[in-house]
Amino acid sequence: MPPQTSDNIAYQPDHDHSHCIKTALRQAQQLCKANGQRLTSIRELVLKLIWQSHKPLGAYDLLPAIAEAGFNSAPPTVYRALDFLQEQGLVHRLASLNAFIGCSHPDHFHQGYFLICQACGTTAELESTALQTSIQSFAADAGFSVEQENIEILGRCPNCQEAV
Amino acid sequence: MPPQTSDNIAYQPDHDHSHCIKTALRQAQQLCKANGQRLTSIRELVLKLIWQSHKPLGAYDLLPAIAEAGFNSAPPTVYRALDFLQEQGLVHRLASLNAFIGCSHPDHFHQGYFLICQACGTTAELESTALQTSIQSFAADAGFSVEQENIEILGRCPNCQEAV
DNA sequence: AAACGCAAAGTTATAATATAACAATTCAAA
DNA sequence: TTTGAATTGTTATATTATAACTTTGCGTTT
Repeated sequence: MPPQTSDNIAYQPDHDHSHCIKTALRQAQQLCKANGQRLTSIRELVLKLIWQSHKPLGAYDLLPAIAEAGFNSAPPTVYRALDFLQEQGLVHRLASLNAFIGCSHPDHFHQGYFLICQACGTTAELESTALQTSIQSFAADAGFSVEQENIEILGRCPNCQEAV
Repeated sequence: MPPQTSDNIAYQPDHDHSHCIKTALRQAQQLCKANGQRLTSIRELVLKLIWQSHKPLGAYDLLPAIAEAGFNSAPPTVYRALDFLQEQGLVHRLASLNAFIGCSHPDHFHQGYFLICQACGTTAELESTALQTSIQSFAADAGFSVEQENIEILGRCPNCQEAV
């Protein structure tokens, strides 16, 4: 099995994903506590559901599981939880997919750069100071001051290139 | 008046925008002719409407003007025209805004990199080989092969920084 | 422990964006 | 001038997201 890093783990089909989820939930609890925010049961459930997939999930994909868990499952329920989780930096929204994915590095503020596989849907969030620098200088050349970066790259992940 | 380039012209409030529109329509006609595609009157109208704004427009924003011009103005009409124009590389869709903008460089295939001002809405499409290289190497490091880049940077344009 | 106040969740309705499916029309080529 | 394919018209509906108001639950203050 190839080495796993936080950057390529999404591409390792046989990694221990229950471990990913547990880690994400533990980090979320710590982070919310530190920030005086309440990770309520709905919010925690939504975060868990999102983490159970390496593919981004739409808001409406989550509703059945929320209903099954005994919560109200009208759209505002899930959108509120998602809004909260985004504010805390625990999930990201992918505009090109209208979908959400768990943040891989919730411990610090950052811009997520996303690699979205059009074959299998698997999406990896990576950080890159080189790319960030490049974007900043690109914007600076135009006299533009950056507040938010929406970087979504679509193509084929390592696994799905082989499978052609 | 500062110098105008195709890259910063969107930020020049007093440029001759009717000239931009005319140029865009002429280019579109040539390009469609060259590719054996039909720039029908609806398609041309939609392109013109989009070019009349330096801010991205939603599909539904276009419907009233389409109705006024005497065409059927149900959603499929405008989405079909937009799909065609996107296929021809004449307009781009901005996923983070659910909106469309005229392509500044329709004469050749390229990835558009967008600077979206959150204050005034003005959006500039720029090209950058440096940024493209940076993105390619970012993806390559992850073993990912790029098919499409969705690069939308939000912040403040030069005009709106001054106006704080 | 009781009362208060606010954040969170429940609920109903609807807005905003986008597409499916089929019919009618138009255009260009044979 | 027929014919076939592309385009447009039309109706209906899917998908994504939010508004607005009510009720509940939780932590704090008394």
